[in-house]
Amino acid sequence: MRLTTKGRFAVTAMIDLGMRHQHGPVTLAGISERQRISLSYLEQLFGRLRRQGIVDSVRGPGGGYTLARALDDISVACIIRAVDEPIDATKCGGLGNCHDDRECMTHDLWMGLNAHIYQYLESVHLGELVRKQLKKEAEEMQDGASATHKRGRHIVGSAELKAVVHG
Amino acid sequence: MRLTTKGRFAVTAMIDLGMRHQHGPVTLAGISERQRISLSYLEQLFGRLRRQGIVDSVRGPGGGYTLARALDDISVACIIRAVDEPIDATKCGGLGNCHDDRECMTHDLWMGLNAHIYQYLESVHLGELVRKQLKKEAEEMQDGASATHKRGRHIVGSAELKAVVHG
DNA sequence: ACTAATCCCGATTAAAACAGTCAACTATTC
DNA sequence: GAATAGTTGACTGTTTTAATCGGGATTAGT
Repeated sequence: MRLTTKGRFAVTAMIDLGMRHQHGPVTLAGISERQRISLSYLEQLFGRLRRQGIVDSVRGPGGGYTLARALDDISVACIIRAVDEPIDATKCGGLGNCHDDRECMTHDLWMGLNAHIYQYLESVHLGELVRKQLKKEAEEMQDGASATHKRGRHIVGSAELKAVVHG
Repeated sequence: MRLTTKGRFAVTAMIDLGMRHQHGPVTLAGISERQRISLSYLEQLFGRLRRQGIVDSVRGPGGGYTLARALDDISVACIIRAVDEPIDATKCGGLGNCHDDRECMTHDLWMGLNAHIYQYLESVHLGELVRKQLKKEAEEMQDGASATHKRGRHIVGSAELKAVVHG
């Protein structure tokens, strides 16, 4: 298992998709704009997601991507697994280029650790993430007046943070 | 949080160190040979580990590295954190280059996930790994005759596995 | 039939990270 | 003072990331 920003992009994009898939296919162009991820990069990622049977595609105008399975049937682990290379994880790929017992010993340990992380990510499903996010957005709606107002507040907040960090 | 082979190397090396630190300083040359990790790469990794206060160094003949803290006071997370770059994790580094609320939303989610993984790695301590490994080695000692014998068996096992995988 | 929207695919690239190397240096022990 | 071992910084080759480009193929709407 490997955890990089690549996987994060994929999960982010999938959350975006999960949040609107009920209104029909979601275009990569839309995700790209909302999440600020390069369209072509998304194409690469979704190519893999599609081949792994996580999303379905609809071509032509009005097309886009839809979820191939239920929201709660898609784990974070399977998203990451789909976009990251064939999880080699060990140096010798289980084939035993290990020079002797020593090496095998240590990566056994490591793989145990890996399995645990993996298991956790397997237990987190897209549905939870999407629901959490929708709830959060709803709260923000009630909370502070118009969208313009919210954005204004947000920028001020960032500026303050910057000031603190940079001295 | 990022999980790569770099972190694995560091954890592996630390287990090796943990297994022999009671007999005095352990040299990188020794770790390098036993774990088949390039000496110079280890130098880089241990430079960081030392600066993070995870290991201490002893110079001169008979020198090497020792643990700066107790075995059970060193978590896997802190090892990985030490060798991996300043865990930026988010695109905007918390400083809010985020273009608007949307982006911040998604990486909040991701960071929650991250925190969880992190928390798990924080809960696994070097002590457990070292003890587990020592126990395993002891079992192997009893189990199968001489070291040469064991090595022989291991190689045969690898050959069989290869045969299965390749055809 | 035409056009525009959309997915699909491969080649290419720039920059970063990974993994390793090298050389010169300092501190310590014998 | 010679040998051992850590310390440091610069450097290199490869892989991965992230993005770009240029073209397809498919389909809805007109």
